[in-house]
Amino acid sequence: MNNTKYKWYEQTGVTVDLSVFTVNERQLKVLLIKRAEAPFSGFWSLPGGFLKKGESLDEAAQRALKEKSTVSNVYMEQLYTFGNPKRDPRSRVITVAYIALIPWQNLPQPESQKVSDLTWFAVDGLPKLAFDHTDILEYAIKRLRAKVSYSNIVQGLMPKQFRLSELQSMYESIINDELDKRNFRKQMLATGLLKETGKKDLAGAHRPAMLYQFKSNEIIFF
Amino acid sequence: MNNTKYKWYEQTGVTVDLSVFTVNERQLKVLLIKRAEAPFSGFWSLPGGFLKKGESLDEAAQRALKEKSTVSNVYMEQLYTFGNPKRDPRSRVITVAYIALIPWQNLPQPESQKVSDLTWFAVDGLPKLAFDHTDILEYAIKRLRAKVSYSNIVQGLMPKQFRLSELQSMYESIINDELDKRNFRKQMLATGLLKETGKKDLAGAHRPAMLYQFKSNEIIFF
DNA sequence: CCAAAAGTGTTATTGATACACCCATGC
DNA sequence: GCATGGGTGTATCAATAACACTTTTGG
Repeated sequence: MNNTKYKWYEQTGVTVDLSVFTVNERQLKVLLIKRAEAPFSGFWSLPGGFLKKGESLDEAAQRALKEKSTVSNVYMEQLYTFGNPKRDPRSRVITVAYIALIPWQNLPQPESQKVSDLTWFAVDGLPKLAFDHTDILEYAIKRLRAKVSYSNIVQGLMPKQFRLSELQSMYESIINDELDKRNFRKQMLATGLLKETGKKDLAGAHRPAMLYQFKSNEIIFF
Repeated sequence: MNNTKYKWYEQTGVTVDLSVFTVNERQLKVLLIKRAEAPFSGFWSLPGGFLKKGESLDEAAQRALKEKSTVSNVYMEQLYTFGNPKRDPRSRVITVAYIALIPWQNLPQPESQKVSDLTWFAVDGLPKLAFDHTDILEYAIKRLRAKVSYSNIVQGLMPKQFRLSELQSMYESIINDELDKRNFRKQMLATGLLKETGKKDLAGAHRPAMLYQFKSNEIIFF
């Protein structure tokens, strides 16, 4: 018992926690998981898990996402490391927070309304979260919103091919503001990051739109 | 022995490592410490240390700096967390990297040329470093250089009062490029972050310059 | 032929850049 | 009186922001 206690104090647990974002119905949404066990049993929380031996932090983050959500190989970046000594009531655990982005179209349908222990929440209707996850998520949202304006990070949320109006809608959904259509198109095409696919989207009931795609997967800064 | 080995694998060590910057003689310099023990005995490394119980990451970083360098209460921000499983040959250790900024004037003089186990290196003349510290430092320099252009982070490197020409020199030393004097002054004064002290610097052999200071300690983004 | 989204240019404003001379002081 | 760094304004260029109508298709 003494020995256990000794190890308890000396040992620092390391987890990764993910703020997984998608956009659907013009709303920025985040994936939350309902905790079944104490502490914070019944609370919603960010998906995550402990770092395993031989695994890099990025690998741990990718694994944690795969375990929870059937999708993998998504855009991911490290956000910040949270290490308040009281953040986990059980023992000392620091967590390396990540942001992950998933195009809604890549998710297995139906991601329907049926309530389960794993759900997408719109970021402006969040419940109280377990641990310090509210702080982490708030920081993640802030970072995502900021980064949208000086990088092409939205790429992580778009399907392979898309209409320019869909791309604009993506920006608008994230920053929660409207953009001028003509200026938006001018600027986007001026970046040189997009290419026409030659195809047209015949799905709508009206004039078909040209479909575009990104020339490369790279996330770059303006 | 088995028990030790078991703990060895399960346990993840957590350290903080600091890229401590200052500017002197128009050169960006970083504080390095020569390792006395294996591994990497005799190699230069970033100052740092293990996270202690009850201590936040920020506190650990402040403490590590104070232990090594007589200065404390400096500007500091978390940079990134490095967790490659092979980065420490002894055991699993992840490190939370920080950037710290210290005005040269706040350092105990003489920080003279005498070689010791703790020295300031110009960032364009760095030796091979221990562990993955070369990667960490490279990333820190990149971040510092970028951040200079969209924030008032240089504040962390300036003395309380300074001439505008000294401030300009600070920018130039970090980004390694020259700036136009008139545009620089115009822009700096336009930020509204500076105030005249009313004093003049009579130290130089020539026309005395007005001394300025920052209105607040806040680091803000443009 | 009507509804709905696609597509397209110009002007005004703002911010960024380039550039050269006089001033105040110490020696 | 000269050497040294301090201090100042304008003109050009580039980027951003504001703004409305025509086109193409399905039904």
